Amino acid sequence: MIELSKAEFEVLDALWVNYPATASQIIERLSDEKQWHEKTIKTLLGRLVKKGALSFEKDGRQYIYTPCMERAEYTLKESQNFIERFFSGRIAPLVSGFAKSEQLSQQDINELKKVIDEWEKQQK
Amino acid sequence: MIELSKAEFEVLDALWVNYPATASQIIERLSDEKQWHEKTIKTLLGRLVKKGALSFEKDGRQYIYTPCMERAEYTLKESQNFIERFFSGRIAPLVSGFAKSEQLSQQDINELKKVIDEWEKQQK
DNA sequence: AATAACAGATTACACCTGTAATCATAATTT
DNA sequence: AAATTATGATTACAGGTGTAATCTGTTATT
Repeated sequence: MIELSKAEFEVLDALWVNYPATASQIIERLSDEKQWHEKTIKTLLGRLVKKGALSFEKDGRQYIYTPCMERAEYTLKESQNFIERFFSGRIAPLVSGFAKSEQLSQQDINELKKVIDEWEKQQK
Repeated sequence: MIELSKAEFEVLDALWVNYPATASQIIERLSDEKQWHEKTIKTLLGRLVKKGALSFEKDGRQYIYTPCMERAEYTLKESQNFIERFFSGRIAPLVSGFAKSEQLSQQDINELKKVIDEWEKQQK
């Protein structure tokens, strides 16, 4: 699995919002949430390319970046990894921990039920 | 939140199995799963103390370590953090990602239903 | 044409991490 | 008593990370 740092992920996440995109577009998107210097973001873009998380095409002087994987694919792998490390690979204990500490809202519950329903339909 | 590295967490996890415990007990427990040198584990214990994740009492020449928090407490915080970073704080999308990629077993579903049931009882 | 502005590339640098080795000291063994 | 062993403390060292600054070359402006 490609290992991304927190900061790298946030840059990639800004690209997932809409791609392909240039560095300046990504910098623009991040300017609201982050106090990162433009140079910082460019460094991170370079590292993402080096790690194989992004590819780019040249357009004159600029690069136009595209993610090498989908967000859902990446977050799924991270989730599996996380759940493996902290909960021996089982998902219910994570949800249970949230429930016990009152972190679940009615909306969360409804959404979870829906996921379960769909899973069961899928199994016919 | 106290930030622990992967290796630090694994040492702490070995302590959570049963505590308080000495360094050599922890080393013993980890010897099955990990090929870590004794010195490595002691370094990690030192870092855990420095980060405030462990405390210790002296017993002659040895230290007897105790975690400063419970496992459930730590994993809950890590989970919240994780879900915030990757799923904007909502838990269902994580579970949904698992479902869509066929990562859920009937057992997982049963456990999840149970968690939901209990949550609903709790709300009366 | 000279200069300023902007692109990516390279370099910087302190702190974190993984993974120990060495040091100082006390206890145990010979 | 001397030597070995075991404990924690200190030091090591390369690679990753956050956070840029500087360099180099091109395009746009004056």
